[in-house]
Amino acid sequence: MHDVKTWNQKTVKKGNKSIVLDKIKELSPISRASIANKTSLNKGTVSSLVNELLDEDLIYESGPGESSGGRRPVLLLFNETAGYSIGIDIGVNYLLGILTDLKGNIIQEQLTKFTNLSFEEIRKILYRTIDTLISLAPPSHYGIIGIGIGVPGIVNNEGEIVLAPNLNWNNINLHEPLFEKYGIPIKVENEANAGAYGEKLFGTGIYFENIVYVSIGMGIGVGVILNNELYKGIDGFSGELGHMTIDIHGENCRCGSKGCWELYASEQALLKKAKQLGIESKNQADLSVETLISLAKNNDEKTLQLLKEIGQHIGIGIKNIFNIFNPEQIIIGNSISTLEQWITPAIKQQLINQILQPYQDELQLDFSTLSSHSTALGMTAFTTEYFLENRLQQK
Amino acid sequence: MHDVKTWNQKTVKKGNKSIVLDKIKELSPISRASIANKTSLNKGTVSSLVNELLDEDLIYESGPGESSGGRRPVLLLFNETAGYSIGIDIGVNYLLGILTDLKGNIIQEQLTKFTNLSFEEIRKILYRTIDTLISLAPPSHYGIIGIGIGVPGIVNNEGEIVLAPNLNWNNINLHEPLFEKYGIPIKVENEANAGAYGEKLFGTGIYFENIVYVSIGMGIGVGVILNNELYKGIDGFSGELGHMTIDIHGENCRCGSKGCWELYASEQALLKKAKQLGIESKNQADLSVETLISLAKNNDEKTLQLLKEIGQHIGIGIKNIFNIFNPEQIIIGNSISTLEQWITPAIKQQLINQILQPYQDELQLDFSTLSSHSTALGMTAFTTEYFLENRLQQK
DNA sequence: AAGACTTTGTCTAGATGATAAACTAAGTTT
DNA sequence: AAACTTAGTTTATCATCTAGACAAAGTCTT
Repeated sequence: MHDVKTWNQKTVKKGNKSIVLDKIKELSPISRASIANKTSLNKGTVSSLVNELLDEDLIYESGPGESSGGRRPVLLLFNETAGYSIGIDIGVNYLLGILTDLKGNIIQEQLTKFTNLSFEEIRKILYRTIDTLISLAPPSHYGIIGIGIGVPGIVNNEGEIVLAPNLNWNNINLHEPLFEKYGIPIKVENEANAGAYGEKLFGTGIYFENIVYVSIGMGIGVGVILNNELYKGIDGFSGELGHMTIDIHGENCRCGSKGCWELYASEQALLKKAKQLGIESKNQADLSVETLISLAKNNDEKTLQLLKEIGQHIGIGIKNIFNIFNPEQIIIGNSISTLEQWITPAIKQQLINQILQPYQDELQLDFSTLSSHSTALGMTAFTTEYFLENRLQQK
Repeated sequence: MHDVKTWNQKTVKKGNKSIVLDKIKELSPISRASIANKTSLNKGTVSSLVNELLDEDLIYESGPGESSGGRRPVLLLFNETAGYSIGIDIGVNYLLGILTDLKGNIIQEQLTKFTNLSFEEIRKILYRTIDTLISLAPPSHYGIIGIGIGVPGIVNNEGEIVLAPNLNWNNINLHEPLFEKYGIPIKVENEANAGAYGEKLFGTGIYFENIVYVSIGMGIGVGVILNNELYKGIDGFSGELGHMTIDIHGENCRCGSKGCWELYASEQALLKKAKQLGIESKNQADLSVETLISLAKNNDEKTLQLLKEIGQHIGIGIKNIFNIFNPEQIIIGNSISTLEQWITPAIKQQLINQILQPYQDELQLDFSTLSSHSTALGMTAFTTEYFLENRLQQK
């Protein structure tokens, strides 16, 4: 019988202030009068809220704009340099850290590649990356407003990493030590959830409200945005769509089930199958996605056939996702998206005639446009949003 | 660039009034003081809101309660007879209509069974049922406050039935003619969505906030409740989880795809397979679920084996749903639930060892407890909720 | 049985914040 | 230059919540 959130004047003010700030972010440069117009808030209300936002340094006034037959408007802009946010993307063989302003512009970037490191070693890289980014941040009113970390695994609602199989991590709490060390808000989230949010805010998902982001890397993770908000299951599940059965008579998966999607449509599946087919890299190096790209560019028959097959398997899962969530848009991201041009035809072929007629045209299928930054950008967005929400609440 | 909803005093009042009413519904009989306590609203605020609710006849005062060392409290109760709601469940071979009070108690019930009727004929039954229920409703302050209709098909957000394959309906608008005839709010919704809502409010889903309701009848439909709210895709999809591929090499489905879940785990699949196995009804009648039940009760080997197989196939889909939505609870409803005792072991067997270890214990799997009333009850709940929301908004 | 608590519910004054309308500022049009 | 327009501020009013006083109606202690 938890307490319900009641409503009072503070709620109202916070809500309206947030609306005003959002409009400035969305339509800047914009005048007070124009905000009042577009939000249906009273001119006086807008004026007083704007003045508070000015005091808090979250927005600033630029020179006067063009007159439209009367007094010239004072233009308002979002002060994206009032603070900076750090976003980290921990992958299986890399750690990417970025520093962004409040608008999500990337100011600094630190990429470390590695293979087969222990948690302790990755932790050191993480701390080093954060320290470097902090030292590189320009001076600002609010400083570093938070650190967000995306990981390929299951993160519960308390921010604990319950399970990250591809990293061999179990029950790891990054939140606590980081908060103790840096004393600013820390947010840990599943990589696909963050990627979905990144694409929604800064990438190809910008015009859609219901998006499923399919992160296909070593494994398959899925981030779901419903009504502009990230949906997380009761335990913060997300990732486990990779373990959807698509072949009841298929091979065994380490999850205990049979015929999981991940076994047919991930980077892991791609590389395994390539080896089986005898596709080899020219030099001695391990077979990699990059090798396959160069082979595909040379029209290597075996490779093209393999990519077509992988595309078909991806397509089956995409079709399932469409039938399950009926989203406006499905975005394919993570490492597989570099293969876009070779797998797209096969994916589309799977979708044609497999989706109920009335909806064939409505599905928007896109590939990530943020290249490898979706997750890190999503994480900075989480912390930035948290910061702004809390700022507005305070007096 | 649609207008954003702004906040003002009316929002606040409506929100708080709704909180007060909800608490009365939840904990009645309850005193004003106790509401103030449990909601953290001020005593005075509660008093004035309660007085408005009394004026509107939505609640009433009963005699004084027990003293706990001071003045005796005046107990408040929700006035469930202030109005009545009509809920209709249109199935492939039946039409069920119920009349409930505002609390969801069933007052009257009208069931019509049929086979193979045209839209026009079903429409007549629908109108007749509604007219009968209206005439049977007791006199009340607000009268009939709305009509809700659940159908096995895709309903878009405007309430149009885009496609109901098992009924052979296409682009049918029930909303308009009904609203013209009766002049009260009409709500048309997918059968599984309504069922999910019904179970959430009145059935086995009462203690959970994230529920997936799987309606297995002639086809398979799914209703999803996330954070206590019904989630509908952009087009109001819901139902189409039945067309999730679970066997990429499986048989063709009329949806154009292969190996759809529905082909392995629905009532249709059950009856088809039974015929193939030579299971026959004793008398001349068509083979039906009832026949299979009586055979199973007599421990007919073939039948038991068949039910086990169907259970396994249901289990696969359930596992997928768990991995996709990570709900607190999965409820199996509609006609298949009558087979509960024979299919449950096979379903559970599929789930064991197929769900990632940390979450095995957390899944709550239940069968519908409202028997065949989930959908109709969900529909009355939709209209009741709509009515109350609108009442509170008004002065 | 009387006086001292306790609990319920109402009432009043004060605070907050939205709105409408008046007002000031600073432009354009005729 | 006068009339009109648009932008932004100020003021009076209104709605609503809150704290706290107060009245009503009970119980508990001596």
